[in-house]
Amino acid sequence: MTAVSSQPRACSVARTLDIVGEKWALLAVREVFLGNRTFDEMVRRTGAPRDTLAARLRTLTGAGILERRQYCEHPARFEYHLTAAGRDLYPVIVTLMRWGDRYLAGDDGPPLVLQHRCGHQVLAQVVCQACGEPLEARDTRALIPGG
Amino acid sequence: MTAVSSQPRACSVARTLDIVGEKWALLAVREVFLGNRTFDEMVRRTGAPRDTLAARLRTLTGAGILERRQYCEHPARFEYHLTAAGRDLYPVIVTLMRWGDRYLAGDDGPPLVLQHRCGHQVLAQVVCQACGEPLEARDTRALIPGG
DNA sequence: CTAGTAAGTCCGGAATCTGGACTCACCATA
DNA sequence: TATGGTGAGTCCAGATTCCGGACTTACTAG
Repeated sequence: MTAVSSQPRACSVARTLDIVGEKWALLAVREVFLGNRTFDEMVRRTGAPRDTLAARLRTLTGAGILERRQYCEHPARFEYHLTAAGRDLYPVIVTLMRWGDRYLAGDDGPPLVLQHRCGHQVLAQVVCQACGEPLEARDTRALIPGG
Repeated sequence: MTAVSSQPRACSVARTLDIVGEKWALLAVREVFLGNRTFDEMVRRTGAPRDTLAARLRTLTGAGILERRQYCEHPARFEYHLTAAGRDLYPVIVTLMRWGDRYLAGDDGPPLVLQHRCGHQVLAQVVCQACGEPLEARDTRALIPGG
């Protein structure tokens, strides 16, 4: 069988977006990063329809990104916490944020600034872990393992 | 006026996702990064419905992320190219890819590997541009400018 | 003359998203 | 004791999007 080559590409970007690319999903995760862990708080901060947010939180907990913890029995109250996998989404969120800061911020500048413990404003930079150089598309080449 | 605080958060992540967070948008951008610039090629590689892809390409060119260039007059043929803003989405794509490689790759490992010109496999790492330390959520603090 | 490619558009049905109302359980306050 | 508020959802009907597939137009290759 010669390769069909017309199959959609198997790709980690696509797989990741299947989980995290639905509307409101990453904004829910953003809120948890910012410390807003309860359902109602997330509704307020994101503006997502309650229905949709509930569905996203189910997907995200199902995918092992968030964990739903009960912190009060009567009445039942829950908090969402990041798992290790969820914390590893931080790079995705800060790179999205940086792009928006650069290309979509108005005259007022970015609406939210992160401060690093080093004292400076966080400017997320993506580097090659091996050599430490900033990553740019033109410096990379795609290989298909076993292809 | 005491803050209403119930407005959805003004946020660069949200703004960016408004453009780039629709289904198939980032996969179209991924294909352009991989050198597949024509409409039909993108349809084949992403698996997106032609209709939807056409809409996304309009959004992306409208947002200044892609540029539509005619490379043949008769018959009319077009290629999509990244603008500077589009190239700056590379960090978003490689961080998504890295997350997927880590959490969603099967036994076969990642379906696509990027090689850096330094010779190593690209492992995207996000660092604080100021101090060079790898970025983690717990090392950062959110501030609302003028808030 | 038939096939194939490129770049879409058009269509009707399916799936999702949306805002708003509603529920249930509890607490506070007057 | 009635009123209102919070938290965590669910339910619904209507609007919007998404989907696959067929179709179009303009050309080239055999």
